[in-house]
Formats: sequence, structure tokens, C-alpha cells
Amino acid sequence: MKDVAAAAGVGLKTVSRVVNEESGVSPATAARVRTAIAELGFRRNDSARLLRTGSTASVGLVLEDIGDPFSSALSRGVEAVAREHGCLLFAGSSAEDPDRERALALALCARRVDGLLVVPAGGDHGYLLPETASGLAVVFLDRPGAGIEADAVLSDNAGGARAGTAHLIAHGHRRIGFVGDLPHIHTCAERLRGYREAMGTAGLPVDERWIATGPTDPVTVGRAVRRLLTDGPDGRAEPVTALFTANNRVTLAALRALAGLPARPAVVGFDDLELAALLSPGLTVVAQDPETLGRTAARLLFDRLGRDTSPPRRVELPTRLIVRGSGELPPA
Amino acid sequence: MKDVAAAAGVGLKTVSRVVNEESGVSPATAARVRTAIAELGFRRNDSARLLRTGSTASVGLVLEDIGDPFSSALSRGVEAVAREHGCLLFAGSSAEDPDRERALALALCARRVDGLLVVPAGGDHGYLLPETASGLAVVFLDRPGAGIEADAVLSDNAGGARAGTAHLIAHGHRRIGFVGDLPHIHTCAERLRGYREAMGTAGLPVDERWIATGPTDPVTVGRAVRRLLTDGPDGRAEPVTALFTANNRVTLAALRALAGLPARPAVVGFDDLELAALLSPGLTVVAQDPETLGRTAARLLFDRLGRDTSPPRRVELPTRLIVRGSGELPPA
DNA sequence: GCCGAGCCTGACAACGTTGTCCAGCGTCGT
DNA sequence: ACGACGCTGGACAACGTTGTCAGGCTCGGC
Repeated sequence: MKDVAAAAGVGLKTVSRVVNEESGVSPATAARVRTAIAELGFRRNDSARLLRTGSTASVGLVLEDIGDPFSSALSRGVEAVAREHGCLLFAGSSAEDPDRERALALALCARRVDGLLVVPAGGDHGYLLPETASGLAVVFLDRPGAGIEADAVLSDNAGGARAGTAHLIAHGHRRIGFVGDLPHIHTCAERLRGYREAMGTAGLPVDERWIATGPTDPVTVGRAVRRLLTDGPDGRAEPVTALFTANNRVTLAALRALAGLPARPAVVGFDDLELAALLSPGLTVVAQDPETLGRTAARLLFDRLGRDTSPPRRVELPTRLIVRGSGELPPA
Repeated sequence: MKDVAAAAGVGLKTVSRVVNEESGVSPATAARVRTAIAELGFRRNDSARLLRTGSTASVGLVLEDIGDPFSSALSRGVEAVAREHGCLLFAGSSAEDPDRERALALALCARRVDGLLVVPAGGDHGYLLPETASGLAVVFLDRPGAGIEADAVLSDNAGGARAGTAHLIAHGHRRIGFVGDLPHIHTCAERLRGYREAMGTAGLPVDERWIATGPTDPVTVGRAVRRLLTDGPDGRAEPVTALFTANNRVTLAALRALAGLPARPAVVGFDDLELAALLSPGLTVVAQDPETLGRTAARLLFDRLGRDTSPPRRVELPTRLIVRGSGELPPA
């Protein structure tokens, strides 16, 4: 910029004015400056600009795995809103590891992002307190944060799971397996709660051995599914006749496992899948809308940046049962 | 930082040294500084730090749509490598719009990202010349850039399409439809080339009416698929007996359209889909590995940041034909 | 001809950090 | 006892921009 000023024979501030299209520069001078800018290939350094002005025009997004379809749809919603506000997006994955979440979030804070959107992996977000105290806006996404007062945007996990389980019950199932993520994850816990509620409402007992939670890798899930479907013979439990799979990765892994088995249980999954309608029978799912989730959270975040200081809100988005057939298979 | 220095009764630079764990500070002083830091909830401002040091420890990623499974898998690869290098990731979508691509890329340049990874939407990237001249590293991803010398990491699009088409030919198909993206997109053009080559090698003529390119929305693709399968009656062309669908979105839309039709053509798709193996018949695909694509490109980028000034490279990653049955349906 | 208003313009400080350089002080070797 | 050296700590400038403010110029009115 100094060079541009020298080349155009004007002061530093005049160049700044031209670059920012401020008023108060005569057309002739402006033209001279613009020529110099073009000749030197000058581009304003926004880091410096933002250091001076205080805002960074960027928001941070910490999610579980940027490569997961759910996370990426969520990012899309966030990005769309950020873009409307002229903000760039820092994105990073926590890999469901509290330490990584913390490190990532704090790195973003050190970069002085204007706002932070976090899909919590850890159970305590108190480490963000000093940051919010000094003006950072935080919104939690998909799961509530803990140890700090902040907005959260969630899906109606329990309600969705109730609806999905009830659908299976309505089609005659009495022994329904629940296959979920790690049990300490909020969404998994809520969905499990919904499952229990639906069973309870129908007056059905729940055998704890019908509930399988753990890592979502195909091997673990496959083993869980096989156990649920064959537990009868050794006299410990009746095998289940239907499965409620509590998120997209579990559903996927369960379907793969089922493809190798003779058994044909009814299945309802939480989260829609791209090809769900084309399977035969079509896969019945409880669909959330991750893009709207992201969009809503981002809106909330920007409201906060606009000095909205109302008490923290918790927004819950509805889920939708999409019936496609796989939940209607009768119990064997 | 000034406040911390005052609170600890030391100079500014000493605080800086403690924060950066530089040597030359006595343990006692360091402890005092650390106490002050904790009390004041101080966090180093990395924007300022990076302004001073010149590097920003961040890379920019411009892709087509952050919510698309292909893009998001790609991001995952990029993020993993960026993370290894202690870099944060700016991500944004071009929505296949050259102007948006340009605006986004330039915004990232203005932020002085250390490197830029771009999935080109536009046909000319000359606008990046001033940036590369002043030290920016650029790597193109999935498609080559134009109007500028830079590295590119691509899939073997033509080879993959050749293999996919040849697979259909091997199972007796002679009239094969090609359904693709917008024809000016490099990947689409290359895949079309591969398709033509495979047909040519087999001595089969290609009727231009078998080739449908355009937007990938379900309506357009659905119309194209129906046309390809029913063009016979009015005497203009024989309907095709097989489809080669040239990317994940087209494949998805085509499968949806086919579900509503009595016809049952053989299908081979470019790009793997999550549930492809569970359809019946299983969907045969030409799979690329977007995560490796992203990882490779990011590695290349960081090599360049490490002052690797060898001439621009073009890396081509192999594709893999995954046979699952849908390509083996005989011609009607 | 003088003065004030209004318009352009540029000098300067500041944002929060780090690199450079130098001063103070204690220790050690001769 | 004296100089050299090592270690610790701090003053200052700089990164590239913007906000503040004051100065110079032109022009119109008296």
C-alpha cells in the first residue's frame, strides 16, 4: 500500500480511501490510485485490516467429521448463512475427541473468529468461558454444550426415536433392538430415551440385552446386529424381530451386516440416506434436516453478533418419519 | 499482553517469550507471567501474531459444494493433512459458478492464506497470477486450472469411463447412453472422451442422441433418462439398453428416475455411492477416492510451501471398477 | 480583498504481536 | 582485581491497515 501511494504520488490514507470506496477523493486522484494498484497488482491485506478494525469476518465451525454426510450437509447450511453475512468459514473436525474439540475451538478463538459453532464432542465447555466473557459468540449444534450458558440448536431426537419405534410397534413388533452410537453422546442418549418411552407407552418390556451402543465401525455394529438376531438359542434372550438404528453410520453398517444374514428384520433408521428410497424394501427413516440445523444455528449466531443479548435459547427442530416399507415387515 | 506484562511486572517481550516457550526466561519470572496470564484469561491473538510473522498458518479450499459427499470426502483428506501441518482450513463453495469461485478465491487471497486448493468452476484462473507471483501456492483439485501454471491432482477420468463403458460392452450392450454433467466441466468432458474411446475400440458407432449432458437436478436427468430409453418409437433412434452415468449426482437422479419406469437398463456409474452394494442388483461403479485426492493435493501444496520449486506437476490417481451386478444385465 | 465554509488530502497513532538490539548483572578465568 | 562472557529482561520498530485530526485549497459572499 505504501508502494501504491508512492507510485501514485499520494498519501497512504488516500489509497486506503480508494480501496474502501470511501467518499472524499476526487475522481482524478482516485483514477491515478487505481492505475497504480493495477500496475503493482496490489491486494489489500485483510488480516491487517481486520486486526485494525477488530472484527475478523469469519466464523469457526467445529464438527465431528467434515467428511460425514450429516456434518457436510450441516456445513452447507452454515456456509450459506455465513456467506450472506460476508463471512468466511473456518471448518475443522473433532473426530469425536474432546481434546481435539478443545484444541480446535481454542485455535479458532486465538484467531479471533467472530463466532463459533460447535458440535460438542466433549462433555464440558467451560474452557470457553473466558472467550465468551470477552465477546465471543458461541452456538452449539446438534447437541447441547455443558458448563456454559449458550444457545443450542438440536433435533427432536427423543420425539423422532419415539415415532420410529412406535412405527415398528404398530406393525406388530414386540422385541425391538436399539443399535446406537457411544452412549455418552447426547443424541444417542436422547434417542435411546425416545425408544424406551415408545416401548413403555405401548406397555412393552425392554430387555437390556436388546440395547447395543458403542463405536460405529462396521465390525462392531455387525457383531452387535448378529448378536441381537441370534441371541435366542442359548436361552438368554429372544432374538429381536426389528431394529431401530440410531444414526446414519449405524444404519449403514447394520444394513451391510444384514445383507450377509438370512434373517430379515424390520428396520427403521435415524437419519435419511441418499439411496434409502431405492432399496427394496425402501428404508423407513426418521429424517432430520441437517442443512436447516446448520442454517438455524448460524442465524442464531449472527443474531448474537448483532448484540442480541436475550437469554440463551434452545431451539429444537422437528424430525420427520419417512415411511418406505422396511419398518412394515411383520415379525417372523 | 500489555496488561499481562503490567500485572506480572515484566516487559512486553518477556510475556511474548513465555507464551512462545522461548528460552531465556528464568523459571521464577515465567511462573509469575503464567499466573498473570491465567488470572486475566489472556489468549494470544494469532491474527496479530501471523501478521507480524508473515505466515497465516491457514489454507483455503474452494470446492463445488461443501455439502456434496464427494466434496466433503475431499475436504476430509485436505483437513487431515492441514492438521498435520498445524494449519487451519478455510472452506467455501463455488456452486459451480465461476464468479463465485473467483470472489471466494480472491477473498482467501486477501486473507493471505498460505496456500489455496481449488476445484475449478471457471475456465480461466489468470486472476490468480498476481497472487502466485507474490508467493501464494495453488493446487488444483479434481480438474485442471487454466490460464496459470500450477499443480493439479486429478482422477483418471477417461480411463475410468473407458473401463466402465467397456464393462457394459463386454456384457453385450451395443447402444449405451451417456448421462453427464455440464459438458464444459473437465471431468465430464474427460469421461465422455473415455466413453467414446471405449465404444470406438469395440468398433461400435455412437449416436449423438445417446449423449445427454446438462444440469444434474433430478428433473433434467429424469427427462434425459426417459428420452434415452424411449427414443425408439418415433423412428429417430433405437433406445439404449444401458446407461453410463458420469457422476454421483447424475447416478442418483438416474436411479430415482429408473425406479419409476418399467425399463431395466444396465447401469454403471462414475463415483461410488454409500448404499451401492445394497441395491439389487448391486450398483456397479467406477470409484474414485476423493479423500486420497484431497490428501494428495494438500501434500503437494505443503511441499510447495516448503519451497519446492520444481515445475508444476499433474498427478493422476487411478480409478477402480467395482463390479456389483448392475452392469451385467443383458440387453433387452 | 478578506473571511468562512466546504472539500480533499496526508501525517500520525493505533491494533497486538514478534524480531532486533542493547543494558544490566552476576560469574568465571586469568 | 579486572575484563569477558552468559544469561535475563526490556525498549523500540515493524507487520499493513484504518480512525482521527489538522492543514491546504478553492470558492462564494460580504
